[in-house]
Amino acid sequence: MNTQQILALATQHMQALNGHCFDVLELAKPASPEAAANLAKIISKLSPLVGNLIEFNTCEYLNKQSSFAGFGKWRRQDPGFPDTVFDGQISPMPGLEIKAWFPLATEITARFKDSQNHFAHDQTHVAMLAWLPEFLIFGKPKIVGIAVIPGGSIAKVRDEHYHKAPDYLVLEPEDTSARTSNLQQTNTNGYKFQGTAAQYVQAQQMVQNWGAGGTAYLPTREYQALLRALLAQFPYRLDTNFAKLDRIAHPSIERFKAEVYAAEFQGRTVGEWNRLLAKGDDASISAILAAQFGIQPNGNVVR
DNA sequence: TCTTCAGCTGCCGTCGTGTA
DNA sequence: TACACGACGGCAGCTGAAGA
Repeated sequence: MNTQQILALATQHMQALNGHCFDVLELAKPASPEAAANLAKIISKLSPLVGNLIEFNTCEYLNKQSSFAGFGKWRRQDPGFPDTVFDGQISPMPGLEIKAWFPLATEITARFKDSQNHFAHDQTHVAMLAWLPEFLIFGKPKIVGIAVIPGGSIAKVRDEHYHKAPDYLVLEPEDTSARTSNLQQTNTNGYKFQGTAAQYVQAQQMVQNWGAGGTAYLPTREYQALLRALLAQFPYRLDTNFAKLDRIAHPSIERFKAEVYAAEFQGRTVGEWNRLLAKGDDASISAILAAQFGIQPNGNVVR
């Protein structure tokens, strides 16, 4: 098997996880409608924890698949990129970057900031796993949607979406190979122009001097040097929302979002639950949750 | 030698505001 | 009213320097 075949096989196994409950933790059923409304407001705080648990369990799940036997093993690396790599004789080493998405949160908050330069051999794919508690606000984490997308494609779309010199610059990590591992940079960053109108005109002139096609993003050393000259000469601010998967307008991610929001879950679509929990008042949220899940007032829980 | 702390990088989340 | 964007907060992991 080669890298692409391993990734194709992993993608196939990952798709089979749809509807699967991970037996990693279980949220207790709230004891009252009020508690249910309160829980609904803070349940997204669990997302980072569950996301990590899902990452561990996905690695275990893949290693249980006999089709990989004899070729290597999936290994989790945290910290490190990607989250999960296929350790064996296959070169380049296949990898999966796993991004958990809790679709009741305000947006897909996972970022994807890795440089296009990391995907020269198309050896790393991004696996997005949407999860919800099996009874919306309690129960075990349940996978409600999966998308596996080549990482290089996401990085390219991201850079083309954001990079609009001189207004917005995407910068590759600097050469930090001489530093210790904790101080090495691997991520791209986005910078937004903060200068005056007159400075903007000057910056535009600089970009025009780069010649035809000078605004098209390139991760090369030469082009990055031009961008750093702009950054040194004019005021820019670091964009801390850069590369949020929700915002990069990748067609496959947008399709995945639409599918998850349209999916039926506990009597409504996921999108309807999202809107209800985000916009509804406490009284209506608690009443709806109580009716849907048989939660009685005064702590009397119907089981 | 061990412990503590600062510095840096990376990750994930909500909320407020402006706009179509 | 929905959506996009910007601002901001919190936390973890790692390394190296400084001090006990």
